[in-house]
Amino acid sequence: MNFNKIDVEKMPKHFDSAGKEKQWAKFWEENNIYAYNPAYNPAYNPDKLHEDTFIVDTPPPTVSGSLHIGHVFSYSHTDFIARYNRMKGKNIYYPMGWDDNGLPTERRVQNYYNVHCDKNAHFIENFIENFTPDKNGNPLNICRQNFIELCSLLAREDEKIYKQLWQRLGLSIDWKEEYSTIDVNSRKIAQYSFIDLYSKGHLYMSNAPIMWDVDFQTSIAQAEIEDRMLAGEMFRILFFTEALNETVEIATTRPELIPACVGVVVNPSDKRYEHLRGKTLITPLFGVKVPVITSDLVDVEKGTGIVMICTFGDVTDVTWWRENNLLLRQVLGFNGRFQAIRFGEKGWESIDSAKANECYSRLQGKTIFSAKKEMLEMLKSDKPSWQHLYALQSEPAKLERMVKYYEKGDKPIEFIPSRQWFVKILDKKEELLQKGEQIAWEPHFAKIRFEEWTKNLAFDWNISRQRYFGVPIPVWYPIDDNGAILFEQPILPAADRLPIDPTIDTPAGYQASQRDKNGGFTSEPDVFDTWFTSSLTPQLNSKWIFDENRHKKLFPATIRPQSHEIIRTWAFYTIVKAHLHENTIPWERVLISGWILDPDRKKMSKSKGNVETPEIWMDHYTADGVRYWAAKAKLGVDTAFDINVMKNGARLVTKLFNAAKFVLAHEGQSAEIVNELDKAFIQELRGLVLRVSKYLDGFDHASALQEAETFFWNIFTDSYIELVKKRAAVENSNAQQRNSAITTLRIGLEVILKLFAPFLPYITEEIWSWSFAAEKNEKSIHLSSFPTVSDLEAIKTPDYSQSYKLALSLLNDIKRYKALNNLSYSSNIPKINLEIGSESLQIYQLLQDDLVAYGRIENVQITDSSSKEASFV
RNA sequence: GGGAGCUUAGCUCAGCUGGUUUAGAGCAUCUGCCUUACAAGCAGAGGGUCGGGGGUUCGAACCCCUCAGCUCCCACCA
Repeated sequence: MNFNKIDVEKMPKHFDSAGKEKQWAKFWEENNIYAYNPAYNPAYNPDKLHEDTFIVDTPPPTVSGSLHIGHVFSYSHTDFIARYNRMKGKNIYYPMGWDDNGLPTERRVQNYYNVHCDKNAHFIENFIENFTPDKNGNPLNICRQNFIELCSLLAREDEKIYKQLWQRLGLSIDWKEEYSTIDVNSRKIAQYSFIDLYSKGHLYMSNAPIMWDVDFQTSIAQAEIEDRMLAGEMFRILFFTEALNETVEIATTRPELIPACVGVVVNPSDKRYEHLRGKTLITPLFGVKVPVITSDLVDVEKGTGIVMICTFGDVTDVTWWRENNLLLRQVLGFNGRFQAIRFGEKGWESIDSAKANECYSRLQGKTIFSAKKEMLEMLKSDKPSWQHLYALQSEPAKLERMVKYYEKGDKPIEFIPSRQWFVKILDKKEELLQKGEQIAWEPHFAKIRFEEWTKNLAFDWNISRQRYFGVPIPVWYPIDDNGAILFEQPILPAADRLPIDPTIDTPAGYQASQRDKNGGFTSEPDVFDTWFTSSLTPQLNSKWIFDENRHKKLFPATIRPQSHEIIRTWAFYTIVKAHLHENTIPWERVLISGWILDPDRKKMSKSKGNVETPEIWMDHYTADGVRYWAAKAKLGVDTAFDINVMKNGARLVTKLFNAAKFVLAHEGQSAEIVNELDKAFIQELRGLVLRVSKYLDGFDHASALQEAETFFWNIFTDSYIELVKKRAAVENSNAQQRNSAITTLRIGLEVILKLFAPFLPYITEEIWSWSFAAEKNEKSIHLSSFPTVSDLEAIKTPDYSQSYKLALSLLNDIKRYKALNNLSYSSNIPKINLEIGSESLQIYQLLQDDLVAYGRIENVQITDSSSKEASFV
């Protein structure tokens, strides 16, 4: 066979990365290069899952503005794995989802369009069509439904931009398998998940103190909490004994909650307060009698060793309140302001109601911040007639303390009793840990994180959110004839009605007119926590009960790539769901990418303002160059952002471009490989293929790339090509030797291209198209098969490793000789001595022509050396 | 307080279950070479007592102990 020769004269001097990236991205999409084929395996056997299918549970990025270089980093890692397995002949299921429901989108919509969601606003028909945002005036009040329309609109726009970036980066996603976490299928599946969990007894509704964000006015799950260090003050407040003649000093950081005080607690071993146990104390200003209880949770060293229990100051308050059946005195409203209450009424008894109400009136309607100021003022300078001392007499002590925040919020979370749906998980720690055992975690420490989180779970999973842009909880409640809502008798829809919106749809057996009427029904107003939906991504892909055949093929998934900070959320909840629904694992393997750190070794994130825009780096260093940078980092390892690595990637792209031009410009014929050096090179190539495959099979893309790169640079371009240059030249009249070299060069290039293809999809596709595409009858390198050693089986024996070693060593001698003598490489060496043992001499003679031609050596003086090493001196 | 990861050349990192490493790569530095694939290149050179200190071993960057520093997760709100 004659090789197709490329015409170098007609080729551009440099690789036009920007133009070629566009061209090939379009080519891949138009030719369905990355499409999942559901009918791929005719002999499909559900009992032998994943024999030829490789299912990626792609992370759906939050659609709320822009992607940063950290996304590029981790999504590239997934793509290397997908591309490698595609070339290994696997049927790749590699979708892309968009996580568009939830708070980030809501907040962005509010700012972007200057609107505000108001439950009382009326619905506007054809709202979007006629809507022009007024960005300067007061926010426009719109109803939930119109608000959701805007959320979807903006999300779609953001998704387009994200998709462009992913395509430019060359992610081999099947864009026919695109979903969003708010689309019809996702709503169906999330709601079915609820129904299934309910029927299996894993759900309960509870009116209990939950973590609440007063700004967003929604409940928050444990996983969404983060701790922040806050400067605070510790006040010492006087409580009074029942006889009103003695005082007890109680330390608190939250004096504004004194009206919510329901008890006082001391450590049972604390001698100082022995006399108070079982007695009653009276709160300052409000004159409320509260019991003194004991608990081991009290630290005798902290504060005064005596703690006031409020409903609710913190999570231990909740514990004490629950364990001791204390009263509920809720002063804080859902909006974070002090709500209306009356002292003297049931549950609010006071020894001086009039004064208590006078004091409280100064707090009512205030936020926590201003109520605290007001309260301190009163404690210092006001006192009821029964108080013989002001309750606050000392200056506060400054302290730094950790306070719980909603991770997206600006004010500390509060504990407020509210009706919420929960998934029971606290009783399933053991089972969940066992599921963790069945999953392969890469790197291994990710599993330890999962286990630590699971062991330390403190709350069941609160899945209710009091928000708008989310999947509605598919529940109605009957209203009895007296107007009471029967929360304990929820009405759930049948699976075939899904998705529903209970605020619009009517439950079976009712008329729409019965909504919110006595004897009728009312709807659950809340939506799901976004994790409730995103914990179902494997099922969103497989369609679950809505397409059972597909579900059998696509569930569980093969890999779940993600980053480590969401092990406790996304990974954890996904494991919870698969366990509770089908008693299985959601995927075989979790792959964790590290973080990108800025040069100060802080995590790069938008809020810290140190994020680099990915497009800029692709403009500068090509998409392949950016991917190269990502590929240099092992899974799980945090990496500093370093443009020098991208620069190096771009350098590799250029080198490939030039080396390929050189190799493919040689005219010649496919021929038997007869030359010793060529055979030795092929054997080296075999070793390379083995090593790269081994690393990629073990999800170590960094080492795989390193191997390929070192080989390409050191063995291929700087050694083999240099040595055979003369022999492969058209001037060489020995056709057998020339064709042997040209054939070997082509094999080398083809194998190397394929090894690089998962990492550098653009440059490898470009080179592939020059002549291999036609020769091999495969239009895309990404559809070609990954090299195996058996492809190179012909050159297996005898062992040529000594030959290549000798060639390399002598080549380096020549280079060093010229470098040390400041000789130009085009200069001739009139005479050189070769010291060589008799064993090597035979091999040398087979290599001599190439070596002598490379070094332009006119005369070699051979000296017998007793040492085994051979060298030019 | 509990858990995890990290500390190797000026910088970014390899070195995985101790012995082809008298410690490697790329970048950066210095020196030489326009060699018709590539100066967006090639070659050569310098540079590290592997965070400190102990120990185990014939042998330790690697295993154990200890100290120090950095990062993250969880707990700690009186």
